[in-house]
Amino acid sequence: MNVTIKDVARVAKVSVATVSRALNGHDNVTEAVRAAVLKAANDLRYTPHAAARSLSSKRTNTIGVVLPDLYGEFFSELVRGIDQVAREHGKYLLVSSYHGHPEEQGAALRAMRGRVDGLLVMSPYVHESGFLTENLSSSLPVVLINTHLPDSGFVSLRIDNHGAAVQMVRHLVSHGHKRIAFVTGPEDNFDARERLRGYRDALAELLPGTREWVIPGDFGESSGHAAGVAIAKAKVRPDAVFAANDMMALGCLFALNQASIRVPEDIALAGFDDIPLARYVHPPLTTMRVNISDLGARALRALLDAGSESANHDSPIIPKLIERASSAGDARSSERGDSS
Amino acid sequence: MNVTIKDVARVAKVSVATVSRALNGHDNVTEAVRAAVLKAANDLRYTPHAAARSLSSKRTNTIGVVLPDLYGEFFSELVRGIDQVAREHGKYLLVSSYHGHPEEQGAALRAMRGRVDGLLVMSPYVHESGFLTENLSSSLPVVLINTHLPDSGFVSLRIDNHGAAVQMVRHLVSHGHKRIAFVTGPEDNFDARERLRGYRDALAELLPGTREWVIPGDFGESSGHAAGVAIAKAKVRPDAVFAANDMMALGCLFALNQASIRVPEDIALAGFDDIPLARYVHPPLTTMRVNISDLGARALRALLDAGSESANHDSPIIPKLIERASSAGDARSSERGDSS
DNA sequence: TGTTTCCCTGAAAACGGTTACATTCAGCTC
DNA sequence: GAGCTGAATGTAACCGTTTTCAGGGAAACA
Repeated sequence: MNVTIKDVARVAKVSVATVSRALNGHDNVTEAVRAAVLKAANDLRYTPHAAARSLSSKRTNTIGVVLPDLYGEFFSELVRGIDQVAREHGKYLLVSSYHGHPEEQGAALRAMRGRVDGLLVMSPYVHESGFLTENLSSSLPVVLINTHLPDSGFVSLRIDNHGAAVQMVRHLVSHGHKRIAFVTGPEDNFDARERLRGYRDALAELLPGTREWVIPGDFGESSGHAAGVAIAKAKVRPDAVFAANDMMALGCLFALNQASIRVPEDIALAGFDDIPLARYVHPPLTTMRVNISDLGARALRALLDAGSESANHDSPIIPKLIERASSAGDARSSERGDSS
Repeated sequence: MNVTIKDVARVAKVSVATVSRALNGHDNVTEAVRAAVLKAANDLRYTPHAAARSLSSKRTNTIGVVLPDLYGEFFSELVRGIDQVAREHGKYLLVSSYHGHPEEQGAALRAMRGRVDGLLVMSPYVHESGFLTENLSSSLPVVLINTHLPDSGFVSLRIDNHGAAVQMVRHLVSHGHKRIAFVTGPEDNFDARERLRGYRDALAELLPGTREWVIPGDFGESSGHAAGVAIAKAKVRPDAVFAANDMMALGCLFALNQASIRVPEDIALAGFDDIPLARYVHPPLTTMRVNISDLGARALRALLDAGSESANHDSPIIPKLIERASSAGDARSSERGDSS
C-alpha cells in the first residue's frame, strides 16, 4: 500500500485537513506546522494520489489531446508546441488518436470525461462534424485545431490555407508562369479543400480567363508521382505545378526527373508545409512554411485562457512563403541546409 | 453538473451497485435489468467519471510515457508504436517530457502516481541512473526503453547499438576501406557510447593494428558539418566516415560537397537511424535502420505482460543495414524514393 | 407446504483527497 | 476579568465509483 495523506497527518501530528492545506500552499497555516508537515511528507516520500485529488477538487491538471493520427512531422511538431506550454503551466497531456473512424473519435472524446480539464481536438475530416458536435457537448472547454466546424461556438485555431495558397499562386505568377497546375489533397480533408479554393480564387483574380488545371491527389508521395507522370505525358505541359503538400511535390519531382523534365527550367514546382526534406532535395523545394509547433502552443494557450475572452484567438496562422530553387528563374541558385 | 451513476440508477429504477455491475459486464445481472440500465445510460449519455473509477478500482487504464524530448522523428515513431498497442488494449497514454534536467524527470515520474498503471521510461543520459532508480522505487510496473540501468531489475528494451555499429564497420571494411573515421554523439548519451564501442571493437577485430579515428560530435547536423570540414582539412583523409547518426552524416556530406570531395568515390559515408531524409539526399545515405515504432510497441507489450515472464523481452532490437550509394563502390547506382 | 439453496439486488463502506463548517484559543478592548 | 474577534486547527461531509456483505425471493427439494 502506498502512503496516504493520513499517514502524513499521523506522523506530523496534525489533521488531514491541515496536511492538505499545508501542502497546497494555503496561507492559513502556521509556518511551524507547515514545516512539520513538509518534513513528514518528505520523510514518507508522500505523493498525493492524483485520482483522489481530482475527484474531490474537480481538477485534473491534465489536458486531453485528440488527434487523427500520431504520425510524422506534423504530429510531433504539434505535440512539441503543446507540451512546451503544458509544462509551463504544470499540465499533463493525455494523448489519444483515432484512425479515421468517427465512432472511434467519439469514443476517445467521451472517455476523456473525468480525466481532463480541457480538450484539444483536431479533426480535419470534413464529414465528421456531426460526430464532433455530438461528442463535444459535454461541459469541457474545447479548442479545435485546424477543424472546420462552423457556428459551433468553440474556439478554433486554424491555418490560413486559403490565403497561403493564394500567396503561392501569386508568387508563381510573378515569375511569369501562366499555366499553373494544382495537385489536390484528399477530398474530405479540410486543409486540402481550402488550398484548392485558394488556388482557384487566385487564378481567377490574377489570370482571369485561364482554365484551372486540377490533378487529383491524396497527400501521399505516390499520388504526387502519378500526377507528375500525367503531366509528363500531357500534350501541353504546365509552366508550373503547385502541389497541395510537400510529399506530393516530391513525388512529382521524381516523376519529372524520370521524364527528363527539368525543374525549374522546364516546369517550376512548389509544395506546401515545408517539411524538413523540402530543403534537401534537388532542387530545393519552394513551399509554404507552417509553424506547427506554434499552432499547438497557441491552441493550448487559448484553452487555458478560456474565460478571459480578451485574446483574439481567431486570427489564423499565416504560413510563410519559402522561396527555393524549384520555382526560381535561375536553377543554379540553390539553397543549402542549416549547417552553413 | 455531469450525469452520474446515480442518475442512471434513478432512471433505470435500480441501485447504483446494479448499474455498476451491468455496465462493467458482470454476469450476475439479469438480462432484462442490464438492458434497462444500458438504455438509461445511453439516454442520459452517461460516461463514467474516470477519476472516481480509478480511485475505487485502483486501475486507471492509463500508461505513463516519460521521454527526454518530444521532438522529431524518433519521438513520433516511438509514440506511434506505443499508441498502436495502447489502443489495442484500450489504454490511454499520458505523455510527459523532461528537458534534460534530472530533477524535472524525477518530478515527472513522481507525479505519475495515481495517474497511471504503468510507466514507459526512456532516459538515454548515462549520468541520470541515480535519479532514475530513486524515483522509480514506487510499486508501479516499469519498462525502460533504451536506458542503461544495470542490475536494476526493471525490464528494459534496447537497441543493439554495439552490434549494429560492428555490422556497419564490417560493411565498410568489406568494401575495401581501411581508414575509417567515426563521428561520435554526445558523451553522456548511452546510444552514442555503444555505437562508439562497436566501432572500436569492430576495428580491433577486423583491422588489427589500425589506429582509430574518432571525431567528436553531438548528434546535431552542424557538428557533423564541422567533422566534415575537419576531415577535408586533414593531410591524410579517411577512406570512409561513419557518423553515429544520420543528421551528422548529412552535415558531413554537405561539408565534403563544399570541399569538392566526392562521395562515395573519394570518401564513403555512412550514418545511423535511417531517417526519411537519408534516402533522398544525393547520394542516398547508407545507414542502419532502427524500427522505432516496433521498439515502442514492444515496450508497451512488455509492460502489459508484466508478471507473465514468459516472453523474452531481453532480446535487443537489431538494426538493419540499409546499403545505399553513399558507401557503394559505384556511385552511379543510386536508389530512388518510395514512389518507384 | 416448509425448508434449503442459490441467484439477484440493494445498502453501505471503502478509495484518498478537498473544503465547508465547527471549534479552540490567544490577544484585545473596556 | 468578561466578552469579543479572528486566526489556526480539527471534524466530517462529499466527490463518483467499485465491491463486500447482507437480504430477499424464487426455484428446488423433501
